[in-house]
Parts: sequence; structure tokens; C-alpha cells
Amino acid sequence: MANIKDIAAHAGVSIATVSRALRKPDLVKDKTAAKIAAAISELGYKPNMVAASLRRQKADAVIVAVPDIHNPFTSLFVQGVENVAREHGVKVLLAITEGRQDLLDLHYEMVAGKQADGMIVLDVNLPTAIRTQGEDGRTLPIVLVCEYAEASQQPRVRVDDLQAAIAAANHIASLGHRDIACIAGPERQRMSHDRQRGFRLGLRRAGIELHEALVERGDYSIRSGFEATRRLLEQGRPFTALLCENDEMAIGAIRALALDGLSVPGDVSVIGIDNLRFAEFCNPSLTTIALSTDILGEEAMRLMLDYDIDPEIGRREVIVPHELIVRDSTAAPRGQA
Amino acid sequence: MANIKDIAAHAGVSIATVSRALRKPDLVKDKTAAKIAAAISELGYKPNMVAASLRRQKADAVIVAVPDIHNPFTSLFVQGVENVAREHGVKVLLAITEGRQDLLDLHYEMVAGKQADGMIVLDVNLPTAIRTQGEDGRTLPIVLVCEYAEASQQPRVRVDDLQAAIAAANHIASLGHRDIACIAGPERQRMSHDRQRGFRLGLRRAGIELHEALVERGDYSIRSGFEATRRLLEQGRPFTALLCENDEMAIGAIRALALDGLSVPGDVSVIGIDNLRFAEFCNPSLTTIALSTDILGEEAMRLMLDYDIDPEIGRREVIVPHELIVRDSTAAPRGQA
DNA sequence: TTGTAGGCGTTATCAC
DNA sequence: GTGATAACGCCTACAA
Repeated sequence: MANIKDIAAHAGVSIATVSRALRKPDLVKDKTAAKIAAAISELGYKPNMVAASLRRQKADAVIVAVPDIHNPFTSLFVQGVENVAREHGVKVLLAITEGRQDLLDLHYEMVAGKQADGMIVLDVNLPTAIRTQGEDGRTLPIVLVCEYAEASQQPRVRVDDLQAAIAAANHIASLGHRDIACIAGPERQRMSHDRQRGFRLGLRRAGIELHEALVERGDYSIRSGFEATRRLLEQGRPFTALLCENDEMAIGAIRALALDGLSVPGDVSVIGIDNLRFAEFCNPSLTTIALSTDILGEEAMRLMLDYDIDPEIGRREVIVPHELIVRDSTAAPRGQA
Repeated sequence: MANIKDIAAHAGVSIATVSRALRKPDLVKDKTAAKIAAAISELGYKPNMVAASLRRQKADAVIVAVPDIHNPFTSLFVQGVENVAREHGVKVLLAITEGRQDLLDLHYEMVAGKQADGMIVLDVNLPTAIRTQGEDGRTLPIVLVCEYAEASQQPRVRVDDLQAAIAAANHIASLGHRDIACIAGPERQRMSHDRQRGFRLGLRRAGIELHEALVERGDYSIRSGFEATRRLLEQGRPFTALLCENDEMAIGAIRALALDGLSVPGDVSVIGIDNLRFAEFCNPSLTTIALSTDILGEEAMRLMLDYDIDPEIGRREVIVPHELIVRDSTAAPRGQA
């Protein structure tokens, strides 16, 4: 493959000039630039970015590590990251970790090894190297999203899950429900902690207490929502509304209720959080809270870029707008209206 | 940041020995290796992979370009790619193109610029450079998936959509349906072409012809399935079964039928292809054809790896197993049983 | 088993 | 405006 030297020879100039012609075109005479351009297209030259990267100590790429591309967050979030990255000529590479530590570490190597300038971690794990390394002061360009808000010294962003959950609880309370069940997420996760707290806070403001017996946990998957609902139904303790920490579990819940012969929202109202694409097309369509996670992605990327300027950059609490989207899965409890 | 030279100095050996200790540990004496290991951990050394990459002309990374991470194919496919990649120490980076040519080309640059060893393209577009460059014989390590099966000289894999569609049609025909509607995908796409042909072939074997008036097109999104079904219903021409080219459109169809007061499968049976995670939890749950697209991903990655060995490598037609998954959305038409 | 040295393809700093 | 040339950090013959 042709390299910069070949171009220089072919155009009768020095390699320095070729390099300039490509990166700082205003520094070379038009005529020379033309000769060079001709040589380039004639030889089909493509600059070797690895060499450039080695020399400039910059890869112009960041890695976004996500556990799973089905995650409701992921898509919108990544889109936000890309919006900002594109403006700055940075490429975004998605790494799927499946929640596995080893896969996360593998991609972290790319940052340590300079193949990427930084990493945005939207995962339950943290690269192992980061924990051990924190002490010597030198933090790597890593931005954390949502999880581990307290755990580490890294720059991080997070969304206000609390407010979203409060909005969901408000909606249910204002419809007149009093006997309310809840499907929570994994115990250890920050997001679950906040959404759970939001539910309780929202209800308490309306003078309602959540019965501990009516709280079941899932792992944010459809199936876990399905099974959690089964467990709720088996208890026999009645409820007319079901607060789900995310849409996936809400979809599983609706299915479980339907199989049990219960009508939604006639017998039980169901609400989720996330506004998945599928939410609109369930039977019944799902009432939910939409979060603009793309803004979160944008902020994460900005934080990453700012890191270049000042590595002391800290954290950003991103307040993304949330919006209640009322569809067919919620209504006033039977007998009220 | 410490480099190999620092380690060499600190351990009292030459840089060659350090390099060997890392890449070919059996070539160095245990005692030296220990000294080197000590130096490495003491200085917190991380090999610069960019430099290694420049020297070895290899990045040990491939890019998988997909239009959209919601695509039903994507997740499973990527998983397949990663399975094989991991065995070979290759990192997989996902690039999201949104179906845009410029974004695809941007990531293609990484291959041209040696930041990645190759690219697997699961997209409706093709990198522009590839078309212009085909002539001079030198093809780049690019593997095409599904689309453009005829269009180019690149290595490619594709799945047998025809058989999957035939299986769907068989199921519907064997239930006794005769008045059958269909929601097709985008006209130009290879996949749609094959699935469409499969539907017709399967039906014809049962002596059934598809009415052209009962064929509507969508773009594989839920919403398009919803709208296509609306159009079918407006026509007034009766049908008792609906063949959908994918699950997303089938989910949209079910919603449209429900809103129209029709029961599934009482009035209309609905079948999809793909076996999305959501398929199991629809109301009613969706009968569908499961395709093991992960195998397709594995083959694509193998083709990529084989390319290193012999660039003349051609194409593979991957026959992935398909499986009919009968759920609640299909039944015999009213009056039969 | 270890060391020496050349080069991978750029970019950036000088000089001219 | 342009040209020499020294890095960037590593790998790998070849020599010892």
C-alpha cells in the first residue's frame, strides 16, 4: 500500500509537504496541493492513521461500553454520545460487555493501549485496572454513567431517576389507587435504588404507603417482570396498580396479568419507565415515563472531551426532562371514575 | 507514561527481552521474566498497542457496522461475531450507521487507516470507496451480510430466508387458512425478496395463491406493521391469517387488529419471523420462526479471519437452522378446528 | 537465552 | 512555502 513517501516522490515534493497538504492545506501553495492531490488519487493513497495516532498520541476515538444493546437506555444514550462526538471529529465504538468483567477489561485495554482516547462506561462493572490505579493520582479518561455514583473518583454523569419515579407514582396516586404493588430492579444498582425511592416518595406525598409484601424484585428483563408478577398474584393480597421500574418488566407484568385472566387496566393498572419503542404497541399500550437519555449521552461525551482540557474535571448531575406518557394501561380503579 | 524502555532499564535487561517476555514468555528465562514482571507492575506499565499495531501491521480489531442496534438481527448476530472473535483474540467494535452513507464511510476509514483489520457490514449501504476500488483487484477485508448478494465481489454470507418463510407459510396453510394477507418488507432488500418468495412458495405448495391486493409493504418497524395492517383492514377484503416478514411488523399488526376490535387468533392468525425477545410476551404471544442468526455472525467472522489466509476467499451461504415456534397468535380459522 | 539495530508511517521542529 | 530529520513505542531478524 502506498505511503506518504510514495506520494512525495510521485509529486516531486517532500513528505513534510504532503503531510501539511493533508492536515493544514492553507500552508501549502495551491499548485503544490494540486500535484499532491493528483498523486494521492493516482496511487490510491490512504493515510495510515495508526502511524498518525502513534505520533500524535491521539486516536480520535472513544469506546462506549454497554452491557447489552437491548437495554432501553443504550440506543438513545449512544445516539447522544455520537451527536457530540461527531461535532468533534471523534469516532464512537460500541463495546458489548454482556455485564462481564473480562470483556469490559478487554476493551479497557484499548484505552490503556492508546487505541482509543477514552471510555464511557454504562455498565454495572468498572474496569478492574481503575480500582487498583486510583491511588497514584493519574486517572484515565473514563466517564461513568449512572452506576457507581459514589464508588470512585472518576468523572461521571447520571440522570435524575428519582424524579421520573416520582412522576410515575404521582400518576397512579392521582388516579385514586391505594392498593399498589411494585416491581423493583436489582438491589445493588444505583438506578433501582433511586427509582424505588422515587416511587415511595411520590406515594407518600399522596399519603400512601407501599406494602413491603407487595414489592417484588426483577432484573429489568421482560421475563423477570413476568415472574415477579406471578409471585405477586400468588400471594393473594389484592392490588389495583402496579409500579414497574422499567418498561420491560411492565410488559412482562401485563402478560402475566392477562394469562391470569385479569384485565389491564380494568383490574390492575400498570405503569413503566423508559418509553421503549414497544411500549406503544403492547396490548394494552403501556403508560410510561419517557426519559431523554440522549441528553445524558451528550453530557457524558462532553465530559470526556473536557477531560482533555482539564483532567481534574469532576462530575455532572444531568437533569434530563421526563415526561409522563399516558396510554391505555392505566385508569382509575374499578368503581371510581 | 512508562514505556518499554523504562521497563528494560528498571529490570536491567534490553527492550527486546521485555518485548519477548510479554509476547513469547517461553523464550525468556523464568528469573528474567520475574524481574521484568516486577518492573512492569512497579511502574504501572501498559504496552502501547498503537505502536505495536504500527509495527505488526495489525490492530486485532474488527468493526461491525450496523444501521441500528434495534434491528432484530443485530444483537444475536453480533454475539455470534464476538464468539468467534474472542477465540482469536480479536476485539469487536460496533459502529452504528443509522443507515447513513457518511457514517459508514467514516468507520470504513478506520479500516483503510489500519486502525481495524476489517469490517463486517450488516447494512443496506456499502462503503463508497469499495465500489470505486473494486477494479484494481485489491479487495479490502470486508465481509458483507445478507444484502448485496449479487452486487459486489466481496466475501459475503447470507442466511436462508427462503426456508424460514416457507416454514411460516406452511404453518398457516396447515391450519386451514385460505384467505391470507401479507406484510412485506422494503422492496429493494434482498431479505424481503427472499422471505416474500418463501411465503408464496410455501402457500403455492398448499395450493393457495396470495392475492396481490392483500400484500402491503412496511419497513420492518413496528409502526410500519401497524400502518400496513390498517391499510389492509380499510380495503374490506376479508382475510383470516396474516404473514409478516418479521416480528416487529407482526407486533404492530396485532396492535392494529386489536384496536379494530378483531381478535387474534380468533378472527385473524398472525405469524412473524425472527423470534424477538418481545414475541413471547405480546398479547397474544406471537407465533414465529426462530432463526439462529448468531451462527451467521460466527460465519461472517470466520470468513473475515480466513481472508487473512487467503484473500481470494469467496462467499458462504450459511444455512442457519430455523424453527417454528407456535404460540398463541395462530389457530385454525373460525368454524374449523 | 539475550542484546543490537532497523524500521513501521506519520507529525512537528527546525532550518532554509 | 518547503525540505531534512528526529521522534512516537514497539517488534523482529540477526548476531552474540
